[in-house]
Amino acid sequence: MARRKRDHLVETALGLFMRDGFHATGIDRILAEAGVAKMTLYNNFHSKEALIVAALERHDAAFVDWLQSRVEALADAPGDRLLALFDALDEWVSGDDYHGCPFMKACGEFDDVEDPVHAAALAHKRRVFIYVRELAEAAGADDPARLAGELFLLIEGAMIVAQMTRDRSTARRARAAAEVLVAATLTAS
Amino acid sequence: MARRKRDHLVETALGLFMRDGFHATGIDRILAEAGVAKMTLYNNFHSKEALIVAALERHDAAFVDWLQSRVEALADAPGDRLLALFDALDEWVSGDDYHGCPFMKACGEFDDVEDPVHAAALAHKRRVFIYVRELAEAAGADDPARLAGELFLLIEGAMIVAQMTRDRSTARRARAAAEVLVAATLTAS
DNA sequence: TGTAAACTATACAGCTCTGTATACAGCAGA
DNA sequence: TCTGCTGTATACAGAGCTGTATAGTTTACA
Repeated sequence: MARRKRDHLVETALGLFMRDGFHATGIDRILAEAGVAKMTLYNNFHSKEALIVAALERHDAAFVDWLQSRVEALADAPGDRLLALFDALDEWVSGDDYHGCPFMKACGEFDDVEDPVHAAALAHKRRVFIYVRELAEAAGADDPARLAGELFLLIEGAMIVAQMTRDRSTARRARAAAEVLVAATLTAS
Repeated sequence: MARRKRDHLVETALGLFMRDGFHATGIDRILAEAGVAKMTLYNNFHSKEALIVAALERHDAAFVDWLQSRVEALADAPGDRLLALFDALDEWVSGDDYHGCPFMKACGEFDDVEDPVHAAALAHKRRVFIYVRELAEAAGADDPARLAGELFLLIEGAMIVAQMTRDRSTARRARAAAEVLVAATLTAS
């Protein structure tokens, strides 16, 4: 099957998109890096935009799986898992190869909410938010959606600040703030 | 003087960069929109990158001035001014013409921290952080840098989430979280 | 071993990009 | 009127871009 080639193409593309941006990365460079012919690309995707969407969708599934498995490995109690979100985040954004969140970058370069690329990225963010809300519900928060919304802002804030500053303490600072928010909600109930 | 033409060019460029992105916006479109000849651009800036940096530097000053004046108009007490930051933020990100924070977008498209564009954007973010820290100091926070760092994460998180989702309640949610963090710090001292 | 599908290589069409070159117009001041 | 400055208009060089066309090669599998 062509699964291998296709997957390799999508993975290579995402790596280059992250480092250099979507518009700044040309098809030819992706093909050269992946060692794939141009016609193979256009036999699998009908445009560069379709390749971008495929890359985002693939990374969506991989990232959510990774996040959930890390959180579950790092903590057992529901309340602790809300904070383990930030430990997992720290592992990611403090890495040497961190180039920011692909989905944020996609929304930045494709501003229109109706754009398929923006929509795919936004769908991913919604999935992450839902996971945070489920953790908040499990932790017995008074208003899980509200707590999740606030923690989500800290998560996204840490991602973008870590990308801009490359400061490795960013996620830990977000965790410290999250501790206050979680404690305030759980003791209030 | 040529000040007028130059300023108009920079303003037009920033507007287009925000809507369509830096790489996706060509010189020719900027010139057409601004009604300026190409040679006028290259007599004032030695490259497109220089124009981008100029646009960011100009917006840096304008934005910080606007933010400070809004915060001072919205609240008097130092503690209230920390929260007024989020009210001002709300005015901005809830507007119809909000297309995200220019400095975030710049860091997204110019990933390398050494890049002049990234550096200019980062310098702006540092200025905003310093202002937040000054407000935290004036409010008598125990650890002003820590509180400012946490509030800064909420501010940046609100900017990026509002851009991705176009949800107009984003900044208010950030404010609610900020209230908890501010209260926790001020009552602890 | 024969056949169909998938992949490669290469050339190219048509467009857009940044940046430069050149010729010209308007205008201020001596 | 001459000079110098600023801006305009236009053409163009050289590169890169997405996407297509065409012909040949490899691979999978019955």
